Amino acid sequence: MYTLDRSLIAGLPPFSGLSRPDLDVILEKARPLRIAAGQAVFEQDTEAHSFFLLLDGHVRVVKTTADGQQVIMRYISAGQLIGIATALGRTTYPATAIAAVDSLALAWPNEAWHELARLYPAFAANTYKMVSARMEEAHERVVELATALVDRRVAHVLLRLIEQTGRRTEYGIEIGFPISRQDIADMTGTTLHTVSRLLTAWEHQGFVRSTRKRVTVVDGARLLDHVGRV
Amino acid sequence: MYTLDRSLIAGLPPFSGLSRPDLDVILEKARPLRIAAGQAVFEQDTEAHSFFLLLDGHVRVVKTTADGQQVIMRYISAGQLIGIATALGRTTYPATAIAAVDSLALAWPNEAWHELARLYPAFAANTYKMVSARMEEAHERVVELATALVDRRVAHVLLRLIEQTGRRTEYGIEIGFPISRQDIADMTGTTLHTVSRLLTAWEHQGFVRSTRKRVTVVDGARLLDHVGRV
DNA sequence: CTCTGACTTTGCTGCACCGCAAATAACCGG
DNA sequence: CCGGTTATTTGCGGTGCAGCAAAGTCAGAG
Repeated sequence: MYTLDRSLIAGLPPFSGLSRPDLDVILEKARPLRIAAGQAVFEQDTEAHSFFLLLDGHVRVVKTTADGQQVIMRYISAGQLIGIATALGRTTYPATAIAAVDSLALAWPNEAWHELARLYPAFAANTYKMVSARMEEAHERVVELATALVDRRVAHVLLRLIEQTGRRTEYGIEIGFPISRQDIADMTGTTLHTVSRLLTAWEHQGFVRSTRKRVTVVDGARLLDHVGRV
Repeated sequence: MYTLDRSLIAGLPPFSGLSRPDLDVILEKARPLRIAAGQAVFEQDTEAHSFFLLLDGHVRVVKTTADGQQVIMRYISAGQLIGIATALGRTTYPATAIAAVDSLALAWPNEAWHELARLYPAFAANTYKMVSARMEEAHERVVELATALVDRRVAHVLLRLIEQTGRRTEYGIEIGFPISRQDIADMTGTTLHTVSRLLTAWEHQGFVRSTRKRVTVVDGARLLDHVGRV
């Protein structure tokens, strides 16, 4: 077993503005959950029974279409809520969440949502602020998918990922979790073949470096400039 | 001058669950606003000074990219809020709103937002429910843009528009406001040429009818089936 | 250490769709 | 009713990118 570090959790965005006693009450209702890499936290179109706070690791949220095509909606990092279907007035999860690495989360039963939102308005407000931010992101993605060519979309995804999860390394900034060419393709509406071709071309030009499931951005500014020509 | 029909307004989604006296207080703070067809309600990246409730007409919400490409994010019909930048924690409008026909709206000064949200939790809740719904729509659009071919995207837009604004006519259901080929292209990430070709092809097959700025869906089911093959 | 399965690279072919151009066609103000 | 503007149609060539196929590479299990 282990004990949760409440002082770390208190600093996470969903709990900003909450008092320490209030936080304790909230955490009391949650149970810790370990998710092995590749395991699902929840699955698309199944009954939403819980919502989650990711404490450690990385989770990808994937939508699958009727004909089996996959689109990665987002990567969730530590400190973010996922599976808040109830807060959005849904009864089922709109997507599947899969751990990209071994991860740790807190899980609240769904019924806890309304109670917490009522008792702690700051918690509800933080959540809706996050929903607003995600809506804006989705809108920007719509614009990009509707107007930008593949190379630009892939470049922007790489830059967004290093901004959110990047780790400094010897050669540049590396994306903070394993990600395949197929994953990048599923984020940008293209194929793994095209992503592979782009990455090798960019590697020749010195913008990125990559190995199996690892991508490092060497020179983000020049990469941006390269795809930025109108 | 004219007087607002409060009993009609009381039935609109943003005010669901509010008492009549409460509604009167809320409406007290708004001023009516006429917008001529083609006129902007607000413009992208300008200071958000007000939020609006559309009472009559149709407004299109457009994002313009740095290199001048346009994407229509949505059409707003009577009864819906627009320009709620403040509620989303923004200080500027993320898009431009343009009246597709002569329209009528109510405008609240931005400062009213926080007051109303505090005094009337039902109003705030209704708004956040709507934001959630729009986020989901945006997600579905991302999936479609990332996976579906142009004909399917255009067909789905037509069907969505007749569902939201359709009027029965002699031949089928007509989209409830003037919309050009270019507009449809800007909603689906294609060009007016491609939209034109699709519409004429579908007209030959008896799925739709169209004239300048008017589109009628004759047989939505067969149109769906036509583009639905995997 | 080796085998096996997962991931990646790379060439080739085809096509969906864009971009340009130019000809109608419909509406609108005077 | 007419001239000018705006919207639509249609042809043609080019291309970005998908799809298929096959070889190469790496990681981890046993």
